[in-house]
Amino acid sequence: MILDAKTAENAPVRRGAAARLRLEKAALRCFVRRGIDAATTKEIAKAARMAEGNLYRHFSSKEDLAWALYKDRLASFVALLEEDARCDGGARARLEALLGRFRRLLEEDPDTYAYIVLAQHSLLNRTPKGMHTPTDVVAGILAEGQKKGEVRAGSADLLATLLVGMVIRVTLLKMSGHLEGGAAALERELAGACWRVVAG
Amino acid sequence: MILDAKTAENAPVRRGAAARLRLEKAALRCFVRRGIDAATTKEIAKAARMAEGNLYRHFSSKEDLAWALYKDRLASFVALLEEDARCDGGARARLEALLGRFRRLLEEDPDTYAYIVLAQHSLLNRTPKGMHTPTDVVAGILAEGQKKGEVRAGSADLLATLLVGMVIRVTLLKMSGHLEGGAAALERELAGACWRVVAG
Amino acid sequence: MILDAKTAENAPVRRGAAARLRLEKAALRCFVRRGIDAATTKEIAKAARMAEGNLYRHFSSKEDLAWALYKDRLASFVALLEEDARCDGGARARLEALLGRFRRLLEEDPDTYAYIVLAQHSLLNRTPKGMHTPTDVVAGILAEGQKKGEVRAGSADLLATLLVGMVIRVTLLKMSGHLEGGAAALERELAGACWRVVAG
Amino acid sequence: MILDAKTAENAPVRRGAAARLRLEKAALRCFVRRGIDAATTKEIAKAARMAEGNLYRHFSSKEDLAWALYKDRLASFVALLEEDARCDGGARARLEALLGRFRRLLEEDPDTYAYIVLAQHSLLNRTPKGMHTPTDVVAGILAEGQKKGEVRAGSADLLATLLVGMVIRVTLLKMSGHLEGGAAALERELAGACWRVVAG
DNA sequence: TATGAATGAGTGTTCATTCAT
DNA sequence: TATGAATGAACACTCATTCAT
Repeated sequence: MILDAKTAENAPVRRGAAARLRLEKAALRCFVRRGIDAATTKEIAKAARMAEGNLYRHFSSKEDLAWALYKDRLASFVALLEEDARCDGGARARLEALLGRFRRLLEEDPDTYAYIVLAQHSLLNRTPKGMHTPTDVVAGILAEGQKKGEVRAGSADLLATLLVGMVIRVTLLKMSGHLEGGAAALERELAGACWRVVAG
Repeated sequence: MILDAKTAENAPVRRGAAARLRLEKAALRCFVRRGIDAATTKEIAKAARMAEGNLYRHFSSKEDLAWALYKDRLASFVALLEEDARCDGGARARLEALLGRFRRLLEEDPDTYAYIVLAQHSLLNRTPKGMHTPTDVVAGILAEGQKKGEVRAGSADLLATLLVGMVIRVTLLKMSGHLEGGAAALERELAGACWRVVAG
Repeated sequence: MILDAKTAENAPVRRGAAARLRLEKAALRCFVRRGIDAATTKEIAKAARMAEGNLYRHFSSKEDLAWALYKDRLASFVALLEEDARCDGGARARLEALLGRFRRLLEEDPDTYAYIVLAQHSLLNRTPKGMHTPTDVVAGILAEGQKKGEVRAGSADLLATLLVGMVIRVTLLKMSGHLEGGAAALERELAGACWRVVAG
Repeated sequence: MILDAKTAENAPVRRGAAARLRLEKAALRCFVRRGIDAATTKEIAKAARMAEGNLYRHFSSKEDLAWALYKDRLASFVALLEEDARCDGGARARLEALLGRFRRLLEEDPDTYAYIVLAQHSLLNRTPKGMHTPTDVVAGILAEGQKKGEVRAGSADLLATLLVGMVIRVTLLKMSGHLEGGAAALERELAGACWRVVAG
């Protein structure tokens, strides 16, 4: 599991930590499958094999749980993207590295992927400011590419938004079965399209 | 109001139709501002200046209301897009006509625009099949363009998805204030990017 | 029922008003018998023969219900006391009129009596300020009596507190069965004791 | 601390006894400040600097804790009152000694004072029988005074109730800040009023 | 002995829906 | 047709109590 940052640390915390991990995975799953509002604490607790009340030992409210899940997983993912963004090669290679990271998350932890993308509509709109997003990482790569003349001029933020829009839309439809084609083929197509949009 | 398809037809229905119109607008507004789940029938009825129970004379349930709103407005919008898609000129001109239509809806009826886009996450995933979507219209234009050699080869559905992804993402962030730039400038940028992605 | 001020006014309000009256009586009964905290909304609703949710059509919360009950009933009782306090005769006669009013409430509406007295410990301590209390009425009589030389000098508030303390304690123990003696005899003893405390 | 009767007796019990003492003081404080029902075992345990579960090594339930606190502290206080009641002098002197004891408890251990008085409404009504109360001590003094002709005839229980009613009411309002005047002045007034009520 | 994670019944409250008027 | 009082199942959350460590 890529984004389960908190590994067990020491014995006395162990029991609680394991329960928290179960809880986070169960909540993530419920939120993605039923929507944050529609998922009930009862369902989540049952899926995590714990009593309902115990949920509140780990998170102060359902909203807190939903937000913490979003914030932590997004931050972990963005951290990975930033690492990728520092790879050798030009802007094109870096963008492709990012795309690879998106695909890997989608394959290895689809719940986290879907949650990060979907939660934006109910959470991001109400609470962000100053949080690092995947779009920021893309924009950073593009801005650097513009200096070297690899990337066409224009607002790096807007270009990044265009790329992220394509990526999100394609992966979302892929997940819901509305789009045919293998993951590798889609990734190749996405890479090509992204470069067409931003090539200098 | 562009997408209020059902105008009053004859006298005896008139009053009920007016009430239904008020109800639809109020519900749309509430759903967009608060989310479908969070919006209550009480709020909606109050905004529509009618008693709560009266809502059920027009729709059999809140879910039915949400779905009918989505289906009708999406169908009306798609009908307009299809009209635009039959305009003279090549694929590029047609795509730009579609983009203009998107922008016009966004400006003239932002609630409807937002609802169509946002409702997908809670409604489309659970209920589509055989409905005509904006992506279908775009794909149609692209397929025809491919025949004429204006548009590059590849899955027209995938290409259309890429374009729609860019449009939705940009307009969504524009609506929530996360993206700077005037509407006209954004439309120009979008048009350029779209064409770069699909140009033959 | 002495303190049910709100009588039915007009037809359209009738149904709701009757339900509200049932609710108030049931809540009063539950609060007195079980204590405000221990009484559950479920119990109250059942005793009022209505669904639990309907309670919130009349009061915004259980706390609001408890407070409204206290405030309204206390105000109604104080209004009666103030009327009594304007009777002819000297301070002694007026104090005896008040005592009679206490006894009448205790006999005719013991729930209201007990609630007014008991709620002070959980409600009065947290919310009063500027509310008229029985003690104020007594103090008013004493202050006037002091001007005429019927009542001994000293803080009228303190003297009133002493009298009210005796009355409350005696009636409380009487209600719980810890004190023997008929109501009439107790009233006579109380009247005598009160006068001895304040006589000039 | 006047009423902490149980001092540590021997070494092996010592540590547990200290914890129990902390627990009792913390519980008393919480019960008085928040009310018995509203105070949570979590709060109490935290205030006593012990784990929540450990509370159950000392008391079998929260109710048991509340009751034990009431019973023990009341008994200790009554024992002191009985000692005072055996002092030399007539009924008046003895009553004044009792009043002094009330005042001393109020000043030196206001939590205990408030708890004894307040707990009656939630505990005494449900559980007394055969417990010695302050009223009993007062009644004893009055009965003896009646034999000597110092105290007027009548039910000693009723007279004692009247006195206790005055004392409780005055001190309660004093504690909640609803009554002005210094403690010494109030005690003098109380003493005067008590004697007026019972003087032969 | 002491801890605090875990439990689960129960709380006050909400809300989509029904129905008498 | 329209109203809004009434319903009751469900909800998020609390908390006294238990128990493995």
